[in-house]
Amino acid sequence: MSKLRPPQRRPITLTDIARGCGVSRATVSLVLRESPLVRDETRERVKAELRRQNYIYNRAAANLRRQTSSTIALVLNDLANPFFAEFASGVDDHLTQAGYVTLLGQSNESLERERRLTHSLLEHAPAALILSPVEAPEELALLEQLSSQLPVLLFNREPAEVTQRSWDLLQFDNYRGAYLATRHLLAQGHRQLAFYGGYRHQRPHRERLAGFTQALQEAGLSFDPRLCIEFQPRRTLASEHVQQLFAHGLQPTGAVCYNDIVALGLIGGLKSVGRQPGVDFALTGFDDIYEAGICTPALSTVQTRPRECGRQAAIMILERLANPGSDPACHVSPVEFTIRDSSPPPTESNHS
Amino acid sequence: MSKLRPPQRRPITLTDIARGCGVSRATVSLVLRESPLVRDETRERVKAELRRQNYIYNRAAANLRRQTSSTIALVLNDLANPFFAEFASGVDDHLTQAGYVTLLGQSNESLERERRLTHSLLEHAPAALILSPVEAPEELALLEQLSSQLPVLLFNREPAEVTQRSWDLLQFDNYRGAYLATRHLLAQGHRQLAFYGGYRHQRPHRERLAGFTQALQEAGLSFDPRLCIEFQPRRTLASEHVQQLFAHGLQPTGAVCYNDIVALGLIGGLKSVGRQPGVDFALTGFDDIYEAGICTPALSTVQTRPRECGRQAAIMILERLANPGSDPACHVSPVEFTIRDSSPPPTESNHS
DNA sequence: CTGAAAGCGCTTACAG
DNA sequence: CTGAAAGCGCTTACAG
Repeated sequence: MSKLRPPQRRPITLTDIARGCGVSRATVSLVLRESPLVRDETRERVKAELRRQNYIYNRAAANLRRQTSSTIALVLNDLANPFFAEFASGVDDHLTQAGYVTLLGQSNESLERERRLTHSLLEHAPAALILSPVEAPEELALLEQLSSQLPVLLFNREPAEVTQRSWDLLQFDNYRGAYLATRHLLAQGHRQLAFYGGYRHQRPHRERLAGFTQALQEAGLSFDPRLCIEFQPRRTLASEHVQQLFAHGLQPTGAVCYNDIVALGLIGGLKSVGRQPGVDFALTGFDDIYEAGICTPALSTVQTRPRECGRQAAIMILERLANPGSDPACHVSPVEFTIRDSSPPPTESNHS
Repeated sequence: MSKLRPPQRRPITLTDIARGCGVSRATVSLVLRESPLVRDETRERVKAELRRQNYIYNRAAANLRRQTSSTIALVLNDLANPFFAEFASGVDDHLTQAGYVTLLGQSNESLERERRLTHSLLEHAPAALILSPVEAPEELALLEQLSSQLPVLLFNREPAEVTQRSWDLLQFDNYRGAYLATRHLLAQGHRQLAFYGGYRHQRPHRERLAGFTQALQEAGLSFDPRLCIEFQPRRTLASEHVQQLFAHGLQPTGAVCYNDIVALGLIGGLKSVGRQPGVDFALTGFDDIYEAGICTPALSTVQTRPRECGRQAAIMILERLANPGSDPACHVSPVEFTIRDSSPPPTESNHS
């Protein structure tokens, strides 16, 4: 068999071009950077030689010399999740347009992977990091370390309690999302509602809970803390905590769930306690992941427009690079509520 | 307002570490690279200093000096498409594991964007390029140029006619996929089937068409070239070409579509000619994109497992880097056919 | 307007 | 076992 690939030839450098048209490397560099210092005739000769030799600029070398960077690192939980994929697509589109290249990484919800990954990405000297952090208590320490090394934009989640942020933050209008979801259920006539999933020490949880209680209050209802069921927002845990909804002799007829994953877990779990989701129990989600639209019953949920959010993230991080000294930014992305008719009115249950 | 961010301090370099513990830069470098040349006591002193100063290795500088690369470029049509997102996820997982970082880019089905993007990515000196090329005749020239600069792995599509490939190729078992789809429709009793969408000059099209005709032949049927309708595989075009199915007085009762997008377009278009997809017209897709499972009627289609495919792509490209001189590889990813009950038996139509 | 020289952060023969 | 020196491909004052 013949070897088709040409021997991996040494890449063409500035020196080759300079030699090729009898000028110095400095002059070629000036031509590349469109400097007005070079005479027209010389510029054309150099440009012709660049084309002739099929020159490729070595931006890594240039970045090293100039102490600049043309890459931005993007670390997400899981690219196969359409929510993050759309976000990544928006980020990358905008960064490309601005002349940056995206360094990609997936943490798969593992703090250890996130740690290794960010470390490995930092070795490539990105100008900044866009990170959707893992939910773990130790996350905070990692974040503080990272944000001391380069500008960091946090997307979607902020771990634990922070007083003095040193990173930018892009999150959804959690308050309004939960408020809208709660109003939806209240409009169906529900009087006894739970807030299901997540931990109160997380900022998004607190904000969603605030929207929930506000809607209750406006409806003349008071918030019963026993109906705020806290657990890590995972699908299996959401199934397993279903009994707590009906503990203390309480009979909620619906739940505002922390997010879609939790709602989907709850849909599964309700059956085990003899409830039929969408028939005698109403619930809402948050995120509008694909599954929310296609599960049975379909899930009414809060829509987050991840792609636009990605563009926004890119805009924010470029802003930060242009303006390194300014105060940490916190952008709240708007949300909408999508009704999918999975929220039945309350049934005077035969469970009581 | 106080400026919280500490002044963007100069990154720590080898020189700082060397100075910090009274050795030369060379020694620090040797420690970093786990060389056995360094005395244990010295190694520990250096390691402590590395930790103390929170040193971050500058891999770009090292790559420059060593003439190596630790990045691989990945260019896809659209990351928001779950098919590509899952593929990207598989690629990135495996590359990360192997110590590489993924440089990401989206061509959005535009040759011009693909050209600009690959050029910009090459400036970052990736070790190789994984590319899902745009469908355009001029693509071939770009590809030949790219593959003369670095190892290229083509995913999913190969443009036009090529005799001597200089890139690796990863594609699906197009022949078998189309064969299975056709057999499915034949088993329902269809005798007059069309092959719908794509261009015959594309390799995947030819292979799928071959699977189609093979299945027909095995069923004792002959292929009617008038029922091979060619057009660029886009949703709108698939809607618009629907009349051609019934031209020449032909009355096909089903169609094997080039891919899911085409099938979805056809589902839309059939209504305009008084046919009801899934009722009096049967069709199959190729790819198993999300929409195929949730559209109405649900689409029976060929499943491609994009995530596993992504891992395979990463494996192939690392193989290529380890073995630059070997002949171009061509890997065919297996497929399965997913029946979703959208393929009615033929109705003796009242159209004839 | 052009060239010689120094330097970005690293690595790697080569002396000692 | 450790250090001085050269060099990866680029940029940028500084002379001329």
